[in-house]
Formats: sequence, structure tokens, C-alpha cells
Amino acid sequence: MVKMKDVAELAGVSSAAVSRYLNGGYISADKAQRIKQAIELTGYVRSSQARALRTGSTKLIGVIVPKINSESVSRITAGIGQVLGRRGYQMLLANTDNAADRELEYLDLFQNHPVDGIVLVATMITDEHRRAIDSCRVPIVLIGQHVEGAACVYHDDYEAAFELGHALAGRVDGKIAYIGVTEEDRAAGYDRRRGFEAGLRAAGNPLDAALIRLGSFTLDSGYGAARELLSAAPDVSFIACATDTMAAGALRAIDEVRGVGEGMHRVSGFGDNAFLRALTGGIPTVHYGYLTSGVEATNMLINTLDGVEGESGLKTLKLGHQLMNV
Amino acid sequence: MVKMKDVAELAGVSSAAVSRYLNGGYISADKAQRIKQAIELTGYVRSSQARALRTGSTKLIGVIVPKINSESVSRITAGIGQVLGRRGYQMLLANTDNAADRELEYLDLFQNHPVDGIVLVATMITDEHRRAIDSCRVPIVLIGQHVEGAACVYHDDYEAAFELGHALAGRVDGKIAYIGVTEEDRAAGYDRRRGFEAGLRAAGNPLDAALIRLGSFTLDSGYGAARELLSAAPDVSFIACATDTMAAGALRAIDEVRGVGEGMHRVSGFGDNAFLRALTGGIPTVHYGYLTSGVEATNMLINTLDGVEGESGLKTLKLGHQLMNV
DNA sequence: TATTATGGTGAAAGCGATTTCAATGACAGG
DNA sequence: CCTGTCATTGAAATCGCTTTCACCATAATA
Repeated sequence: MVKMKDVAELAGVSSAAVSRYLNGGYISADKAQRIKQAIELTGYVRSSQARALRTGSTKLIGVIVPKINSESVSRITAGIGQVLGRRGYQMLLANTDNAADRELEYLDLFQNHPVDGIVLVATMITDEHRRAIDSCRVPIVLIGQHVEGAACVYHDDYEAAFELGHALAGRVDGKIAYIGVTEEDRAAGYDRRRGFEAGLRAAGNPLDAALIRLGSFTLDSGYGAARELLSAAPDVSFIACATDTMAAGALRAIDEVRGVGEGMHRVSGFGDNAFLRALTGGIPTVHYGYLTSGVEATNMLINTLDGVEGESGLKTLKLGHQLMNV
Repeated sequence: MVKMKDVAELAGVSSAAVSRYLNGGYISADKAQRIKQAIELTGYVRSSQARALRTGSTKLIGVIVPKINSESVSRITAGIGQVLGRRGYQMLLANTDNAADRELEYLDLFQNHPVDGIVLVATMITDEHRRAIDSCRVPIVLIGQHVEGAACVYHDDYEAAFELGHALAGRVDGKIAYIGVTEEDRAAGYDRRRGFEAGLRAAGNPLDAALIRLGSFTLDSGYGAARELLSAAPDVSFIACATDTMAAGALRAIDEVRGVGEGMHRVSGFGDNAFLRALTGGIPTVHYGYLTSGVEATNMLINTLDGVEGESGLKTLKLGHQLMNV
């Protein structure tokens, strides 16, 4: 492996000069030229490990996600990767598989192992999380949850759910049920349910607490909850779900119980999943710019790291949403 | 930041001893104990950057994927991540967004930037790819394509497609059409089409070359191709697709043209997408263990890196498949 | 002419680990 | 008592780069 010293010798300069050439310090045109040639000749590439040791920066961003194989998360990740690539950073990906404690673990690992910053696609925010975030040694941006005092990019789940509930209340006749997710997930659990309830209530069609079920983000859990609902309360005519994935499960359940195709206009979701849209023609749902949230969060983070001027760096950003098919 | 020297001083030993303690070299029980305490007391964690510089190993694995936001790829990635986490490595993720040249770029980047090995979720394998793979300075495993002389984990797309074609030939009456993908993707393009054709032919119901279209992996492209097919050849009664995603698009097209629900038994796919399964009750498709291929490939790679005994290290592994809903 | 900037430069000091090496002491065997 | 193992040990050399520092021209200013 050719190192800087070799290049320097070949070019007849000191390695300090080569380093300066590479990093844009004082260098005479003459030597710059010689160094350039020497580098090309030897095919030299600088060791990022030595550089990292010396500078303390690795150009690595840690990205922690709850589940990579989900449409929303993988879109966010795509957005993150896009910006990272463009701005000269690389992505260290950690998939926690929905285990909140592994989130903390990785938060820890990433601080000691070498990342310059962290993007956390958040679900549950416990006190421990808050503490870990506060005491994080590198800049960190959250996606998906609004946490006081932390930099975050999120959607207004309450407002979106409110609008959805309000809009649906008028269009649906009969009983509306709701399949939510754990309220520990503030955004997708608590906010969506509360917003939806408030929306229905505001439209004069309040949600019956007995018709609320809890899923776990998966298609199967949506299916199971819906089956249970349909047999426990056969007069339910519409099932609103906290995610499109669970809505797909509910759809399947309704189709099974009431006949194929029946489900299509009897569920709503969140997230505007492309498959669901194509296969059903579109159920009522909320469109979020997942990719955008990845992009925005990452830009925010890197602006801070690179000290981009005119940029205040980390902050809080609420992205918009769009009601679909209502 | 507390460094090894600090720990050493506190424990009254040399830093060499601490290093040995950490890496399992000769150390007396007495000193080991003192070092252990000193580490706990100081909260010392060793700098992976310094370690990387010295040892040349970063415990980082580069993972190159064509598109992270696709069900199959994100499942593979989940499998990779699982093994990586378990075996003490971290994942450097690069998303090429289906640009083959960016694959090469990252292959390059990863060799210079510091990874111990590479997992390439492959699509197109050009000569340039082959060269890049051959001359790769770190171990590399491919997923999804079979490349002579390279370590790879893949599925037998030809065989699977053959079986699917053969099985469908009997069940479908009327004309069968096919929406494929670029043949530069040997596995998903060439092998699947050829296998499918051969399967149909073997069953005495050969595919009409005029009924073949080309999509681009996306739902929309499947939709577009299907619309075009349906108007160009209204007597087509079944559309086989090279991916479930395109099948979803085709389904939508059929529903639009022929009425909702009609599509369900008129398309087939590849990949056994969970949404598709739930929403349609299951179209004929091929189930691949995507997560497994990620797991297997990664284990293969790390066995090589860690020199696991009894393991021959890198090799070629063909995984099985399963016909669904035929 | 004397000073002061100013662009350029290389030697050398780290960054924080791992690892070689020679040295040590203990202990068994002869 | 001498010699050979053998487990332990710390000093010191690296790993490959960045960056400080002192220094040198040369040009600009007083």
C-alpha cells in the first residue's frame, strides 16, 4: 500500500506538503503539479483510518432504524443515503428490529465507535432515551418523533389523524373501529389515536372506546385485530388503522369475513403505501414525505457538522402531510 | 477522553498490559483484576480508530444494494444486519439507486475506505463488474446473481421460473403474456424469462414472443406495460411478471380495464410480497428466503474474515425456492 | 535601509492503540 | 548449582496521517 511518504518522496517534497495539497493548504503551483502527478502515478489513496485517528472525524454517520424492511423506514433510509452520498459521508446502519433497548445500545456503540453524527429513526422515547440523547457526544437528529430540546424532523400525526377522522366521520355510516399501536410510540400510537378520536368527535361521531384494538405494526397483527373486531362487534362497518400495513391486514380480514372486495372502502391507514394504493385503488390514508424527512434530517445534521454558514444547524422541523382518497 | 495510558497508570501497569488484557494475551490474574477495575472506574472504551490504524481491520462490512426501499432488498439487508450485529461487525450501507456505475464507485470507495469485507446485492454484472470483483482487495460475497469464480448466494431463478411456467401452463386457458426486466440482470431478467418460457413450452403452451414486454422493477412500469399489453392484445388472459411489484401494477391495470377483482387470478409474480399476498389472497409467485440469503452470505463472509475453523470460507451457495399459490 | 507581511516549506510531534522484543523471575529437571 | 522452559512484563516502534512551529524567501511598506 503506497503511503503519503512515498508520494512525497517521488514528488520531491515533504509529506506535510502532500497533506497540504490534499487538504487545500499553502502549496506552490509548481509543487502541487508534481504532487498531483506522483499521486496519479502511484495510485495513492489516503488512509481514512489514519486520517480519522488524527483528525477525530470519520465522515461516518450512524443511522438507527427500528426495522429496515418496512416501506416507510426504507424510504427514510433512502433519503438519508442520498444526502450522505452527496455530501461526502457514509452511512453506518443499525437495525434494532423494534427493540428499544437495542436503540440505546447502538446509541452507545456509535458514540464510542466512530461516527460524526447520528440519525435516529425513533419510535419509543423513554426517559432513558431522553437521557441518552441529551448526553450524546455527537450531534443527533431524530426522525418521526417530536422531542423537546432535541433536533427532530417529524410529521404532525395528531393534526393529520384529526383531519382524517373528521373527513371520515361524514363519509362512513355505521360504526367505526380503530386499530392502533402501542402508545409508547408517541407519534404513531398516542398522537394518531388521539387525533383520530378528536376528529371523529369534532364531526359528531365519536369513537366507541370498546372498538379500539392494539396491533404491532405488522400486517398479521392488523389481520388478527380485525378478525377479532369483526367477530366481537359484527356491526362495525369501518376500521381505521394506525398504519397502512395493518390496514392491509384488516382489509384481508374483512375480505375473508364479508367477501372479496368488500374491504376496500372499509379501512383507512397511515403512510400511503404504494402497494396498497395500487391494489385497492386507494384507501383513505395520510401521505407523508418519508424520503423528504430523511433528506431534511440529514441535511440538518451535516450542516451542523460542516458548519455551513447561514445555517443555524440543528433545529426542529415539522413536515406537512396530505390526506389521500377521502 | 480517557485513553489506554490513563487506565494503565491507574492500574499501575503498562499500556501493553492493558492491551493484552483487552485482547486476551498473557496477563496475571492479579493485574487483570486491577485493570478491570481501572477500566470500570474510568469508563474507558478503546478507540476503534486507533485500533483500526494499527491492526488494519475496522470491523466494518460494506453493503451495496441497488435500492433499499424495496421489500426484497430490505429483507436481505435485515438478514445481513442480523448476522453482522451478532458477530461484532457493523454495516456500512451504500444505496446505488439502480445505477450500476455507482456500484463500481462504491466498490472502489469501500476498498479504500475502510471495510473488512463487502456484500454486494447484485443486479447487473458487466465485465467491468467482474473485473472489479476479481481485483477486490477485501473478501466479497454476491447476493442474487451467480458469477463464476466469485463467492455468491443466489436462487435458481431459471428453475423456479420453469416450474412456475410449467404449473401455470395447465391452469390458464387463453393467452399468457410476460412482463420482464432488463436481461442485463441475469437472474431476474434473463433467467426468469427463459425459465418461464421453457416451462410453458415443456407444458405444450409456448409463450408468444409478441406478448413479452419490458418493465423496470417498479409498480408503475408493471402498470404501464400491462395497460399497453391489454390494449395491444385484448385477448391476453394472464400476465406473468418478473417481480411481484410489477405484478401489483399489472393487477391494477387489469382491474381498471376489466373491472375490480378481475386481476387477482390473472397475474403471477416473483418474490412473494407480503402486501400482495394479503391483499389478493395470493397470486402465483415464487417464494425466496430473502432474509436467509442475507444471513448466509454474511456468515460466509465473516467466516472467511474471522478464519472460522472447519469452514472453507467463501463459496457458492444456491438456496431453494417455493412455488406459491399454484 | 529597515521592517513587516505573506506565501511556502519541512521536521517533528502527536493521534491511541497493537505488537515485537528483550528481559525478568520462577520453577522443574539434571 | 546450573540450565532450560515458560509465563509475564514494559519500553519502544509502528500504523499513516495532520498540524504546529520555526524558518525562509520575497515583496511590500515605512
